[in-house]
Amino acid sequence: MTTVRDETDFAEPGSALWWQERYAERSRRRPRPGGLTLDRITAAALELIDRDGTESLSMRALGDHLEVRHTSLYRHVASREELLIETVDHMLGEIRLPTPEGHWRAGLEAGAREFRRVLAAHPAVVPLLTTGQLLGPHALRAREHALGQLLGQGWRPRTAVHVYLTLTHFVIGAAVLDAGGAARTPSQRAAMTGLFASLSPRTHPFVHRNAELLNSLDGDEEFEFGLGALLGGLEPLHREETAS
Amino acid sequence: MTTVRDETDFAEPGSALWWQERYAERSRRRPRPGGLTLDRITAAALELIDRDGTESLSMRALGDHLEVRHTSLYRHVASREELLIETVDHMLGEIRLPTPEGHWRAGLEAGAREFRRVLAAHPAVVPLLTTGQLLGPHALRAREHALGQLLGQGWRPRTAVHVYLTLTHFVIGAAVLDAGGAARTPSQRAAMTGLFASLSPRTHPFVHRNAELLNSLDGDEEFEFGLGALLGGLEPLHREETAS
DNA sequence: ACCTGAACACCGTTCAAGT
DNA sequence: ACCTGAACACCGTTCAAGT
Repeated sequence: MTTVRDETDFAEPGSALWWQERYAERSRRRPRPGGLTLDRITAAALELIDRDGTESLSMRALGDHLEVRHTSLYRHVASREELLIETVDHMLGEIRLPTPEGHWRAGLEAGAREFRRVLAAHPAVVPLLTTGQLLGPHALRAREHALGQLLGQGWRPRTAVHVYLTLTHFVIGAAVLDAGGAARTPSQRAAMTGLFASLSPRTHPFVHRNAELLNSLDGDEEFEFGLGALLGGLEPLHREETAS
Repeated sequence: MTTVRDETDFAEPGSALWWQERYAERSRRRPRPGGLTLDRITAAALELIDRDGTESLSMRALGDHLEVRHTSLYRHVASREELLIETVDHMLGEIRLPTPEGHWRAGLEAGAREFRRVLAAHPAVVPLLTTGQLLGPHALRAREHALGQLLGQGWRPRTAVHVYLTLTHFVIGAAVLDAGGAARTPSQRAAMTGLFASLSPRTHPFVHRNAELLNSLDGDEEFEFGLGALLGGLEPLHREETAS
């Protein structure tokens, strides 16, 4: 899986080379009516992951859900790992590309919030974002859209790529922490306050004293704070770029 | 695993309640000389995950590595899931807490870079950050440290928590994309440029035209760009807070 | 309290055989 | 080209038994 390769890494699943082969193969397929397709498979996988978690997604369970023998799936994906990579891209297909209008900040905010919305709808998929590079058809569609929007707003190409990646980093990071259980029920909040309060004020004075506060923050509020800071920091850069 | 619970979620692994129970149990243990300890177990798990990936970390392989029967591990962790959660916290123990000095920005930069350094040293662990909430002993130690530093710099408690979480989001998000394979060998870079260039200029004009550029960016450079933007956006906030 | 050995139910993947 | 059935090696977890 994550073994180190030198040069001859031949189409490691999730790599650029692998995706390119995949694009080629996609157009070669000739599905039978009523038969399996990659899209049907990844849609079902996403559904099962949402419901029962990634650990519970076995090839057998997925086969049952699709009413085929589990070995038939290997006609469409070479391994469970490939299945998960394709499922991530399937999820990215749910991103509704916002039409760019108004101030440049508004466009970026809309894009970031929309990406966040999709990730929040599939928290169990978030850890899988590391499984492969985001180079599937839906990922590239989003990248193309964002890049076009940024260039249209006057960013230089190099900075546009930076801005796109920085915002992506931030949204994904927020989703990782949220997926870890930050979306809390009242009883979970109480447990967390209890944990902080139970720490010794000698070893953990600040966490101990701010136990309530640390727990009162809402994930969306936190997200908006960070997004605001990030866009605020980009403002002078945008002025520079569009002035020249 | 990720099933929905209502209220009676009794110590779900990784939850605040679970961690609190774990803290209590930790002090109850009385290890035999030369016997297993949680720390020895998580150290070995981290080593194996670094080397072979998380998928390859089986309880049996870990047992072999520690020269015990794999069933002995269940005396210290109730499941593989708990093992992974504890291993994440073990990794966070590698964070060297920077001593705060100089400008407030310098302190935050040092903290973010140090966190990034540790995550980059263990890319295979990054996806596991979602497995539990970051409430283990080493996570809390880092949180305590950061909070103390921010409060000492004049941030109000509420904003301090926001700032801490925002920076954490950003570092983790960058690590997620890096772990996905952004750390590229020359041949992988070439493959990626090839993929972008192979896209139709009709459907993907911007990605197609900027194929070279999209690939020339270095992960560290990208990280510093985003970090700079973020801290730049915090600057006016810090002025406000310390002025009042 | 800690470690062992045997056992159970389950899983990813392969491959020869069918249409 | 696509799907099936049987098989292989492996895995997480439990539990009664030992020290």
